[in-house]
This record gives sequence, C-alpha cells and structure tokens, in this order.
Amino acid sequence: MAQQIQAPRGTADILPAESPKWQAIERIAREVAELYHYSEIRTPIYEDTALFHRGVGETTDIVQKETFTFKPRNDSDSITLRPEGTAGVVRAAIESSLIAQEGARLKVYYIGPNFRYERPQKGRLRIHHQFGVEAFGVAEPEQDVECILLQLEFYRRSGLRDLSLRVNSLGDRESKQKYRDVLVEFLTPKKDKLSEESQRRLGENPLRILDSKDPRDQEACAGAPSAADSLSARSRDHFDRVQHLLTEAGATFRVDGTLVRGFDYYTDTLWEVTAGGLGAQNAVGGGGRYDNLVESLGGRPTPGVGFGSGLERLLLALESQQVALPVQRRKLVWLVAIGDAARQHNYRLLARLRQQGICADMDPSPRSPKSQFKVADREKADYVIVVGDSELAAGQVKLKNMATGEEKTVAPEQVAGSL
RNA sequence: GUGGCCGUAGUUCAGUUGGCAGAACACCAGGUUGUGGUCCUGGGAGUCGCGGGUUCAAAUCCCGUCGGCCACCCCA
Repeated sequence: MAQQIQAPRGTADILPAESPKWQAIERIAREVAELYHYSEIRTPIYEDTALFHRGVGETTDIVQKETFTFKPRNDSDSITLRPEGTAGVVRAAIESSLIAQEGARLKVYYIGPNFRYERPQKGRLRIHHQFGVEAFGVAEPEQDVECILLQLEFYRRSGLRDLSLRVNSLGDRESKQKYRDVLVEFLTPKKDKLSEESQRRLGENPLRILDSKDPRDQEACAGAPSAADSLSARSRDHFDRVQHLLTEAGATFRVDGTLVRGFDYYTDTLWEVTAGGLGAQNAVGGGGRYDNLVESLGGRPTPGVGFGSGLERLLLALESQQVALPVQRRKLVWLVAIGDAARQHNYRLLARLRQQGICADMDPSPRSPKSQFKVADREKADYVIVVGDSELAAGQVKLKNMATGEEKTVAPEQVAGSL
C-alpha cells in the first residue's frame, strides 16, 4: 500500500453515518430563520485579510494567532480564511448596496465553515460550521431580542436541553471606553498578581481579563467595578429593555457582568448560550450588537445585531443528551435476482422504479439469494423484490415486506402502488 | 504556543519477565442449488504509527519523530 495521507490536523470528515444529522440540523436552521423572515446569504470562505483586521479587531486573539492567512500564487494581496461569519456578511451588504440607503433594513442568515488555527480538543476544530443571522438597520432592543429568541427556538427545535443563556452589556463606544479606563485603573495596582497573558492584555484588551479562567486573574478581578456602572443613560436604557423584553417573552437568562466575548466590534448587548455535555468548550453559540461595525468597514452608519451558533458543538451536546434528531429517510426497495436473466430484468426494473421516484438499489454481483438478503437487511431495506426463473416465466415479481415478512406476487408495474 | 494520556486486524481491545501477533464484534463463504434478523462451521484480514538503537531475539526496553485524545490559552 502507498503512503497514507490523513486529513489535516483539526479537520474532520462528515461521514455517511453522520450526514443525516447534519441535514436535519441544517433543515431546522433554515426553517427557523425563514420563519423569522431572514433570507439566506452565501459569502466567500476567504476574504481580504484587512477585512478581519478592521472588523474583528487587531488585538483579538482570533486575529493575532488564529487566522489562516496566505498569499495566492503571483498575487500580492493577502487573503484570510474566514474565522467568523459577521465580517464577510457586512462587507457583502455594503458592497452590494443592501444597506446603502438611509433606513435600509436587511435580515440574513448563513450556514457555513469557519477556520481557526488552534490546537484541537473536544468541541474545537480548525474547521467548524456555524449557523448565524445578522439584522441590519434596527437600533431598537426589540431586534436584539428577536435574534436571541430565534437562536433559542433553533435549539428548542433541535431538542437541546439544559441550556443556559447569559447576557451582558458593554455599552456604546463611550461607555466601553469609560469602563476600559476604570478597569485598567482598578487592575494596574494588582498587575504583578495577574497571569502573564493578562498582564499583556492589560494594555491591549483589558476587558478580556474579566472572563479569564486563571484563578490568579479571577482573584484579582474580585470586587472589580461592573460594566453596568459605566453605561451611558442610553445604553443603560437599551439593556434594561432587552431584559424586560426577554422576560416578557418567557426566556430564562442571567445577567453576567464578566461576559465579554472575543470580538472587538460588539457594542451594548452581548450574549452567550452554554450547554452541558460539551467538555471545557461549553459555548454553543453567542452574539451581540455591533452598531459601529458597518461604518468602520466603510458603509454608512448602520446598526446591526446577530449571532453565530456552532453546529459541531450542538451535535456534540445533543449526542451527550441522547437526543434523536428528526432524520429523514426514504423507503428503500432492494432488488434480489436469482440467475443472470433475472439480474438483467432487475436492472430494467431498477431504472423504472427510480424514474417513478422510488429509492431502490440492488447488488450488481451475482451472489446467492441469501447474501443478497443479508445486504438488503444491512441496508435497512423496507421491501425486497425477488425475481427468479418462475417469476420471469409468469411475468410477475415477488414483493416482500421486510418488517412483517409478508410476501405477495405482483406485476412489475404494480410495485410502486403496492409499497 | 504549553502540559497530561494514548497509538496492535475494518472496530473495541488483550498481549505476563524481551521468546511463533491474539480475542470479540464486523466482513466473506458454507450449513439451506430461491429468502434477512437467531444459530453452527470455516475463511480472509496486520509495515504492532514511523525511523533508529540495545539484544541471539523487540509489539514489549531506549532515543527520536509523526499522529490522536483531553486540558490550558481562547472560542463555536
């Protein structure tokens, strides 16, 4: 045997045994998104590197150490495989003038792969897939809540249990800057007690220190000022209304002042949903509002809000919770031939059944009837059609129901109506 | 980038003190010349991750390397 080539590190094949679940989850995603009146958008899986630097943020871990960036042959432009879905959608919306006019509204959803260069572990791959939505043009908290409720409905229909929704607000640009200053002021005297990573972050991205799992950081953050105290009146009101609307809609949630999330573009509301059974990486999806992003990427100032939800993690959580997804399966008819003449006959019958829209298959090699039945059983055939010399002579076929074992003789053209 | 655990048949794994590479399940065939699931019999299947070293002899000991899993960091 020749040298084996393996899938690249951190990538996984979705094999035939798994693909029905993926189809189910993607079907649910589309149904829910379209029910909420979102339209599908498909953007390239790679973009100009500058898009992610300006969009996601230079100081984020994702941009600093997790992007797949390269120059295509003979091309001087640097491109990056997308690490998240929002930046590309915003770029496309601006480029195609979907949000160019004042008051423009746009509601889109996407399903597709994202790429991050990381060490793989449970629930973390270098290629993972997300279902996400983005809503542009509405600054009211009703839009934040619509996105959250859409996301929760996606999980509800998937069968996910034991999930937990946390929400927070970092406020608008001014509130965020103010809180950042307050936090730096609070943490600087304790700088030598922080983890090495957080000492670096103190200068670049101090908010990130809040949700560090390092006990040294957690201790240093004890008694830290809350983001809520730095919120402007407008941001305070926005967040209050988000909470009110969520409560009114019957959603259970918890306000978590340490919730920060990894993208710089969030303003005001942000949220995250976690679920059990995922190991250390327990976030199944999260989102937030990004009212400055469109402008910073060259569009006219337009508010936006959205979420991304990891499909691998959802599948993982569902599996650990032993939830059976509603997979769709066609009735299968298996053709068994006894003898060469019968096999030739069955090829013609096979073609006719398929033309009639019936899922059918047969073993092309001349094996014993017993073997053919074994294969039919393994393939979970619902019916088996048996044809041998006597059936050929009579111009009939035998139709066997594999669940009941019942057999009847019918004319070939009657098969479709007898299933 | 850092740490821990692990690489033996398609799969899950056993392999003692270094002494002929095994089991179960799966697969194929037969038992039944035309009938699946249960049962019985037989069969095929391996670069013991890879490379080097020690040894009369290495799956086993040593070194290196690659890969996987889990955790840190961070996120979906």
